[in-house]
Amino acid sequence: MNLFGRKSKQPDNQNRMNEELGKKGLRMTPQRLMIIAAIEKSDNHIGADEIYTQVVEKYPNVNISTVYRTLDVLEEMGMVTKTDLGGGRVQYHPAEKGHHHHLVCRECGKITDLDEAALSVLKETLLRHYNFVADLRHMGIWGYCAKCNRQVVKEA
Amino acid sequence: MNLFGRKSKQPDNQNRMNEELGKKGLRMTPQRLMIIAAIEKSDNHIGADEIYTQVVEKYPNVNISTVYRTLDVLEEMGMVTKTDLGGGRVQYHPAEKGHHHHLVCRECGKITDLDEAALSVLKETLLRHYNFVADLRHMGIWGYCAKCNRQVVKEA
DNA sequence: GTTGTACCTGCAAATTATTGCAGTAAAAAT
DNA sequence: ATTTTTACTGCAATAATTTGCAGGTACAAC
Repeated sequence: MNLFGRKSKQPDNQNRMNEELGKKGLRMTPQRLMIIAAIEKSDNHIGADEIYTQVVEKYPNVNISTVYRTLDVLEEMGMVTKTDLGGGRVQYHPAEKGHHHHLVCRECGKITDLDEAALSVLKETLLRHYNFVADLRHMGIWGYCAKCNRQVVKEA
Repeated sequence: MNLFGRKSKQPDNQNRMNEELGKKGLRMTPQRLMIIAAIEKSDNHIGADEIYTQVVEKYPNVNISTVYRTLDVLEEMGMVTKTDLGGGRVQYHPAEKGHHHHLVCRECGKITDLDEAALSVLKETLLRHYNFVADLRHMGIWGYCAKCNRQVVKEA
């Protein structure tokens, strides 16, 4: 199947994605294309279920397990990040749309956004001391916000 | 039901736990007692399933949902930490047995231990700049170990 | 173009974790 | 002691995610 029509019709993203996949012997498929599109379209975070819902609208045959499998592939490729922000569903985010983090309050669930820079020191340290390339592009850090702040974690 | 026999028979941990529970209007029950014991007994990490298996041996009536609910209570009280170290099951760890962290390699699954101090700077920063009390007692940080290090995360 | 290999997907089943509900029991109030 | 309130648990149902398998398809080698 020709996924892109004539040449030069595909956006840059798909081009790059296509190459990345090729490098690893993986293929671009209609399913993957549509799943990627759904993630890209969401400006912010999106859950597996929402992706599935969107894709199914146009291509009712796709299975939810394909969505999960694709998300795994994309995460392994570094194209999307996967973050637990509470609410029972893991959230996905396009990696090239900026790196940022979230402080999640265990008590009230409030989510505060955090700039990427906050974790760059840690990333540096881990790299220098442990030779470990930490994937700190999109973290959910749990704890207690100013309002709910309790003494539970005082000994940490 | 008398959970402890005569006075002064219970270990300090249970004593403290009992008080902590009381403070919040919660109760110490046989189920909770046994679940706590299972966690304490494990020197390292333990999963919900293992806890359940251990408890069921002596008290076949307990239900796995009670285990999960108890773990939630204990986590909220700050008595245990909950960490995803891969392998499909979340791991629990007694909080008072020392705080530490783990670098988890996405590629080979290798887990490198990390001292608590590595994250204390971050904790300080979050507290000072955001008034957020981050629970950084037992983190699983994902990425690539020296051996598997790839270029995927280079732009992070 | 046939063959071989590796990948991809839908389906169903299995795993892990959570939630609603109803019955029971403990603690507090009367 | 009785009533009232609140908490706890087992059970069953649900939700989120993963895995095994079998059929299908792309791609390279011959």
